[in-house]
Amino acid sequence: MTTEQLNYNDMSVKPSGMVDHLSDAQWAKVAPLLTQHMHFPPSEVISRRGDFLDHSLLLLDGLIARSVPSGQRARNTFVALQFPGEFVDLHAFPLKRLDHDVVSLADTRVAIVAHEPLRELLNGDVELARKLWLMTLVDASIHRHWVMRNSAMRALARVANFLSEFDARMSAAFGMERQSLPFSLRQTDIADATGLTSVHVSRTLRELREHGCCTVAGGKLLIHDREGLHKVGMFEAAYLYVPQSEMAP
Amino acid sequence: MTTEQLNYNDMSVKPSGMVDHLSDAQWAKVAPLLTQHMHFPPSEVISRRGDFLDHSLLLLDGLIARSVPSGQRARNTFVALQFPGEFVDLHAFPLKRLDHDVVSLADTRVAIVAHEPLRELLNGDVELARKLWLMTLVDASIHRHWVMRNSAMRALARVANFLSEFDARMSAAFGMERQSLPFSLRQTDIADATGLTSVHVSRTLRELREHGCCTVAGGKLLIHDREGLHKVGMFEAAYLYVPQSEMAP
DNA sequence: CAGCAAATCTAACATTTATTATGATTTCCG
DNA sequence: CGGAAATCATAATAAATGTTAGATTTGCTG
Repeated sequence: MTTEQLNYNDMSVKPSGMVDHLSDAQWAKVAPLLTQHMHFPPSEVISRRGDFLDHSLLLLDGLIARSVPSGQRARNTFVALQFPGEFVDLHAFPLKRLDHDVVSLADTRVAIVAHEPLRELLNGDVELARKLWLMTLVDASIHRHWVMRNSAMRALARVANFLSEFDARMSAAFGMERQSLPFSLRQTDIADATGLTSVHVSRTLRELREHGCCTVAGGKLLIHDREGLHKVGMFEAAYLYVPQSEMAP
Repeated sequence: MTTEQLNYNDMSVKPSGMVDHLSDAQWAKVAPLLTQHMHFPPSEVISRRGDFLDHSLLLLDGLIARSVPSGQRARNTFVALQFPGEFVDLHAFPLKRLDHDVVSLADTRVAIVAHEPLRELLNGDVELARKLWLMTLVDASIHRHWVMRNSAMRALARVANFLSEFDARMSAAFGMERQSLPFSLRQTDIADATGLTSVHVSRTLRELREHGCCTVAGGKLLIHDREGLHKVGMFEAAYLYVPQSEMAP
């Protein structure tokens, strides 16, 4: 873990991604709070379940999982993933106590937002407060989709849907769709996110490969047939509430 | 469905339950917005996925499910239940568009909160706004628990955990623990909430009965051994963020 | 109270997924 | 570059859960 007091690191440019729900003017108010950055290698526990937080994180780069101890299996369950341009644990601002671990799944950079100055800022800007509220509610919408996916979809559709979501959120973070995406998840991570075993994930990825949908290999996700992948995974992106500006030409 | 313009119906007494996160003074500000009530018989669709809402509901009595079309099976998946004293779809205030149906699962009474006056109220009361934000985040915490439960717990533990949650939230609504609870869910509803088939739910309930944990029958949930039920379901209530005042003597 | 519809229970069987084990690959690090 | 440790692939087997279908009970309505 590395900490930097970055004055030179310029946050004046709004990152792509979920944070794009904010207008430029709103971003200009938030950016000055983000002077301190941190860096984590993969598989580092950034915050722990039960912690009382006086700050939240904005993910700049990399990938983060929110993880809870699993019901019966030895491993963990991921209850959420966060992509660049998203707040990781903004819910800790009203809620204080964390109900899950926060874990890096790649080389990860975050900006820290202390709650105290954030409170001051939001006290004076009702609109901005409502936007941040909204952003935590998008997380909740995604939670609901995960409940449905892991409760009611079979392995093949489940993994296809998961990878479709990964693609869509990465696309939002990049500001464009890509045919090849950086993919730092191991098969055990996909297992933790989908509620399957890693053995079954392996089988399922092979199937998707053979269907000609996509290939996961060498730290990359290759999308061969996005439409086919969406079809197999019954994927519809509405629940992600991706901001408009994002996908504009 | 029945609508009532109730001036006489007195909302000055704060209901027990989640809404108890509000102080008495805060409740006194919210209550005047709740003049209109509605009543629904069981299995009525109150709001539809995709709807743009200009109001939210506070559940006064009964039980409500938030439901989405299921991945592959013919039936639906419940992504949340709401108990008396909880807001049903307060997230529609910032989010506007609904991503799930809202369905009654019992004889249900709700109070309507129009968004427009709510906005006015919250613009002038930052603390109250933050409390309502918090209440939507408790929902999100429960979503995360549902992801874990339906992804990583076996049927027996899953149903035990579900019933434990039902008991805990009903207790919050009543302001006390009970040995016998009104239980309007059918086995198919339990199936929709846990991601199992109703046949398997039937088997599982029998097991819980034989374990001496609890019995579901005749519209009642009988808790024979709460501690045992919690143990089988690995239930810990922290994720519910039940307000303190609730469980006081 | 009869009669109907819905809900529940049960059993036999099918399918999906988990478990265990082993070897092949890849990645990481000295 | 080489060796240890992850990671991934695959197969055989076991366990959990789904599916189908019919019998039974419950609850409601006339």
